Amino acid sequence: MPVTRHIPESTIRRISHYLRALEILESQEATTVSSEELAQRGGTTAAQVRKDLSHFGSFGKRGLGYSVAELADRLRDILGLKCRWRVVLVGAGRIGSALFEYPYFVQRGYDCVAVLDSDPEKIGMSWGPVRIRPVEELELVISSLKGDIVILAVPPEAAQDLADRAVEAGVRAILNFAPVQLRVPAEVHVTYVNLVLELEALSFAITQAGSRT
Amino acid sequence: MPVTRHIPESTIRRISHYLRALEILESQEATTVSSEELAQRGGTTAAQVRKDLSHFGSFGKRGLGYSVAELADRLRDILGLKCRWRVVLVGAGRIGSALFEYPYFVQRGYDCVAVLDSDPEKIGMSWGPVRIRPVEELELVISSLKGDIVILAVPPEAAQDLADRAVEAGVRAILNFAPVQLRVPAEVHVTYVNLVLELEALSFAITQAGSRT
DNA sequence: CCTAGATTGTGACTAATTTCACAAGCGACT
DNA sequence: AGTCGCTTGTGAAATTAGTCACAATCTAGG
Ligand SMILES: NC(=O)c1ccc[n+]([C@@H]2O[C@H](COP(=O)([O-])OP(=O)(O)OC[C@H]3O[C@@H](n4cnc5c(N)ncnc54)[C@H](O)[C@@H]3O)[C@@H](O)[C@H]2O)c1
Ligand SMILES: NC(=O)c1ccc[n+]([C@@H]2O[C@H](COP(=O)([O-])OP(=O)(O)OC[C@H]3O[C@@H](n4cnc5c(N)ncnc54)[C@H](O)[C@@H]3O)[C@@H](O)[C@H]2O)c1
Repeated sequence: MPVTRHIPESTIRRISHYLRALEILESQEATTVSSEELAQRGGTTAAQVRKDLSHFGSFGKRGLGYSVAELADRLRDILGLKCRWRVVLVGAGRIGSALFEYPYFVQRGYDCVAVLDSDPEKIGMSWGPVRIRPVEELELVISSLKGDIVILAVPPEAAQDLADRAVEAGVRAILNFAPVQLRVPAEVHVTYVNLVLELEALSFAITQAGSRT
Repeated sequence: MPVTRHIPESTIRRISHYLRALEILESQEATTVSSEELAQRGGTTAAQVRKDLSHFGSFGKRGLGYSVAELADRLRDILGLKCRWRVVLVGAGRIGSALFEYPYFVQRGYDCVAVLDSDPEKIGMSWGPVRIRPVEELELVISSLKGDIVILAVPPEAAQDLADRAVEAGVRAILNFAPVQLRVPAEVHVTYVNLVLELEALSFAITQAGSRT
């Protein structure tokens, strides 16, 4: 891999898409794929695919395309999917339980090592092999189970405080479902899932399209 | 509102954030706000806030800032939140039910007018006032209930087919939770929620940061 | 009425990202 | 070995997004 310069966020997103496309191709027992085909499946252009990949090295064979298995392997490496990640889930509500039961995360290397909540009715319940713990144990859980990633699926009022505590306990990555902007030190990475925002993007687009003259 | 040129997607996202910030300010009974303050709450810079707003007109008073109530009103207008949207939810599984029960959608103007599924065990069940219908009724529901937005919370294999049917029935906007890129005509708007992708962005970032020399 | 202090709106500049275009490289076939 | 068809990798060009700096303009207060 070449010297790691800054890689655009959008490139990473597309790399994820390419990997998913490659996995489908793998299951169909395709052995090679062209940038053109990857582009179609990933919803972009062939030139973009090649540019994205060129940030990390050159993995293809001219005249032939990319080896499906080899490229998939390289992309997993790039995305950090060669190891398993320990995820701590905070908030055992609707979103939390949907995530917990989603099998694809485990398949991709994300193991939910602990679930925490503040609701006395939920604490102590068992979700499969995992028992829901009181949220007071957050720091303990992160340090003792070596949590890498915290998922916040809690009400917006609670999110910042929990983020602070998680960061303090050493977590470097947070996935936040609460519709608030978290304030964290620069070395901590946060991604957001904000469903209302997605709907608003849609209603803006429809309104806009309709009112165009 | 000035002639509607192309507005960056990222501007729309930020506008959503500003609106959320303004609603919090409204509840705290603030009457005016500066671009600087909005920027802090929205996680961006003051210049960006002003640039974003300038795409749509000029809403502030120099020397004073923006009227909280007035700006919120204008942003709701821009985002198309002045009317109620009729949402058709396809897939009454884990994600579907979490969405259905989320009160903030209704508060923001998105009403779930129908829920559909293909599972005979689920069809006929009542979710509050809504009865789960067979997915065969998709076209009927969209046209008779005038659905504006379809949410796809179904397995990836089913998503493209359902999207095609929804588009055929006249839907102009789709929110897709299935991890596949949908192929739709250009006039149809699609947004994606892809949780695995968010986690992958995080594991990339952590891996990257660690290996930096 | 006039000045001081604050904050917007915007055009020029800078940075980032995407698209383009094509030389270079590979395999297959003769 | 030589040629042909195809596809990558990549610098350069074009486009798009974001930052900066400041004139314009508002309120408040004397
Ligand atoms: N449900 C949705 O469809 C949806 C959509 C968009 C955004 N969200 C956001 O996702 C977050 C979770 O939503 P949800 O629908 O799962 O909510 P929920 O109310 O179903 O679950 C929240 C859980 O967090 C727990 N909790 C509250 N305070 C806590 C604390 N301090 N520490 C630990 N746990 C705490 C609660 O006991 C509850 O179990 C919210 O911020 C919500 O705004 C949800
Ligand atoms: N649960 C998660 O945390 C999560 C995370 C990321 C992505 N997703 C994606 O979201 C989608 C939904 O996930 P889920 O966890 O809710 O799945 P789920 O299995 O709980 O629910 C899917 C629902 O869709 C229904 N369905 C299947 N085929 C259908 C069809 N042709 N027409 C109508 N309904 C049909 C099923 O009966 C089921 O009720 C999937 O594409 C999944 O990959 C889920």
